[in-house]
Amino acid sequence: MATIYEVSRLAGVSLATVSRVMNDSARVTEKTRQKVLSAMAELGYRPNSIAQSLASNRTNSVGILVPELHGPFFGTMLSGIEAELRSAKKHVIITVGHSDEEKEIDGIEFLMSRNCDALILHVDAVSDDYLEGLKGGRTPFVVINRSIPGIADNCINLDNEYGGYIATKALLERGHRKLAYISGPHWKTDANERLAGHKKALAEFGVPFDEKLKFEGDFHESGGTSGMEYLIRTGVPFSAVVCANDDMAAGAMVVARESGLTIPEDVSVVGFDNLIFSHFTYPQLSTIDYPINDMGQMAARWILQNVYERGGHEIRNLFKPELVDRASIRTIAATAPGP
Amino acid sequence: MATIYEVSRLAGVSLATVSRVMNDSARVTEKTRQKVLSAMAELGYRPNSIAQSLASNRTNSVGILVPELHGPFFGTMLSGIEAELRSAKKHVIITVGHSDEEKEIDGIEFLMSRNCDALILHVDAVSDDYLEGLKGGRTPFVVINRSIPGIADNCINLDNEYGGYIATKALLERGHRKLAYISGPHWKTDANERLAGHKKALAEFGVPFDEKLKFEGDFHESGGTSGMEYLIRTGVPFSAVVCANDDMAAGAMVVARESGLTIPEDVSVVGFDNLIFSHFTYPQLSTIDYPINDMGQMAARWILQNVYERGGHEIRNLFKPELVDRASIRTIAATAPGP
DNA sequence: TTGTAAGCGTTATCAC
DNA sequence: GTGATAACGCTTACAA
Repeated sequence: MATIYEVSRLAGVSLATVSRVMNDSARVTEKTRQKVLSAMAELGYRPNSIAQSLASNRTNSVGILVPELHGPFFGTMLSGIEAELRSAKKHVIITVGHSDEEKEIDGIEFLMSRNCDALILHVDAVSDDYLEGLKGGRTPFVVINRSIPGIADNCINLDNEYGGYIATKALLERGHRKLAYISGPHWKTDANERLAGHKKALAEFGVPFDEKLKFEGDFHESGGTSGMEYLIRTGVPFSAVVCANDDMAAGAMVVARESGLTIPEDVSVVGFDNLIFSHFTYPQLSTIDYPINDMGQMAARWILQNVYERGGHEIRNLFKPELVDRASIRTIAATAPGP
Repeated sequence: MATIYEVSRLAGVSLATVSRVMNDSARVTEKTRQKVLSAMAELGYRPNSIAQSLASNRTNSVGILVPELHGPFFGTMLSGIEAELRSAKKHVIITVGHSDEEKEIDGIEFLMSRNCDALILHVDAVSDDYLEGLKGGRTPFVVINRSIPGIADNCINLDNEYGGYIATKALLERGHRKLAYISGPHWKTDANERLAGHKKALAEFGVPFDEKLKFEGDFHESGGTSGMEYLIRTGVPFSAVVCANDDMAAGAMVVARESGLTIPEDVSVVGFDNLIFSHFTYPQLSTIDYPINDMGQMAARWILQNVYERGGHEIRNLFKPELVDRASIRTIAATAPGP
């Protein structure tokens, strides 16, 4: 590999000048500029990014921490991030935290030890305090999917409560009055926010919240299957179930069907996330769209702006989800509410 | 940040000795070793990985190129890779190629300009020749999902033909004789291999291949919907359709149902990939399992072994897929073959 | 076993 | 505008 030194010799200029034309960091005569450029071309010169990093204290890399990689959700998020960053010649380093506090911290430290210029964190186990403390460090970061009071500017979040609210409201407006709820784990903020939205909609329609119709799932398919089994076994009647995410909705649908219930005639279902597969279910799932690609893109823009000084974009910290109404909600005649 | 120099001063030893205890690169007295260690601890010393890279000519990073990020398939692959590499303290840089030759090459060059120690490539647009040429370069790499004669050792592949074969055979053995086939794009090797397997099974059962019952899809949902629409419109009778991947199978199922066909009574369906959502369809999709997580892991091991000299694992270049039989295949009584 | 010193390939601060 | 030259923080012969 040719080095900057060889280029400078061939072009008959100094190292400094070569560096200048590479980085447009100072004025250079068009003539010497051309000399340098053609010397580079002749040698097939490629700057060594490691040496650049060492000298400039910039790695042009941003570290990403996600809970997992195998579902469609985080892939979509990464997609939004990568596209935005790549076009700015930055690259993306990926690590997974498995929703485990120790692993998340380990991942963050790993990324920092790699000298990432910035971090994008989708963490759920680590505490707000830890994250607020991180802000004091030398590595800038943005948190996706959480709103932390002390560092609100660093957070890109979805209005989960609103999502839970419109999911439930969609059912209420179609005449449902006996609503079950399969929640995410209560130690996760977003799970609680969605549940809060559910309760809010219920209250607005004067429908009491029945603790017996609530099941705490795990945000995975298994949470949905367990949840539906629980609801059926319990015997408290319900005409609809809102699931705190699509994975659980899918699991719940399978169990409902196996139990002889047809959807949406016997039980309506609404999910949350609008995962790529949610229109492959039968019936196609009505759900809340989570614009995770856009949010990933926004996180990337935050970094481009705040870390690499590439401005021009407006940063939005809170995204509003929307109802995607497909075929899993039945309308109950207003005159005959609930089964 | 403390540097190695400060550590050496505090410990009262030379730079070289500090470096030695960091890397276990040579014998050091237990006593001086402890001095160094406690000096490190006292200063909260963290080695600068960039400086290490520059000096050692190793970045401890491996570049990954995938066609896309938003589905579940590549996420699962990344999951296998990341887990394996991370435990060896290597990190993963991700880029996407969009199945476009120019973008794929651009991605590869981008990763190489980042001085990755090795590459894992899931490319479909780039030619075999290009890849064979790459082998001459200074960056080792492994190709997933292709078997290239000149560089067979660098390839981790699935036996696609066998997969196509067992998919079709499963139908044949259950009495189906009129089989439709929704293929992947013919410019993709794996698509053709799967189709070849299909034809092989057909031949084995003495069933002629009917070109009119074949549709060339795009490996996406839309390919499945177009394919099923085509098959229905054409009017050539068929009792089953094998789809070259699950996305298309899902699309085909939706269209079939909308057209009043029930699955598997009117038409049996088999997919390929065993994506995470394939048991969320209704009926649950029978499909061919693609062990992409394992293959990703194997690619990572290849690199650990061939690039980082961390041996111990046996490298397998060819994986055999298996049938996952769920509920989308109907058995036709032997005495009354085909509708 | 430990130390010395020469790189690694850039960027950046000065002078000129 | 251009050129010396000192960092950047580490690894690694080679000596001792």
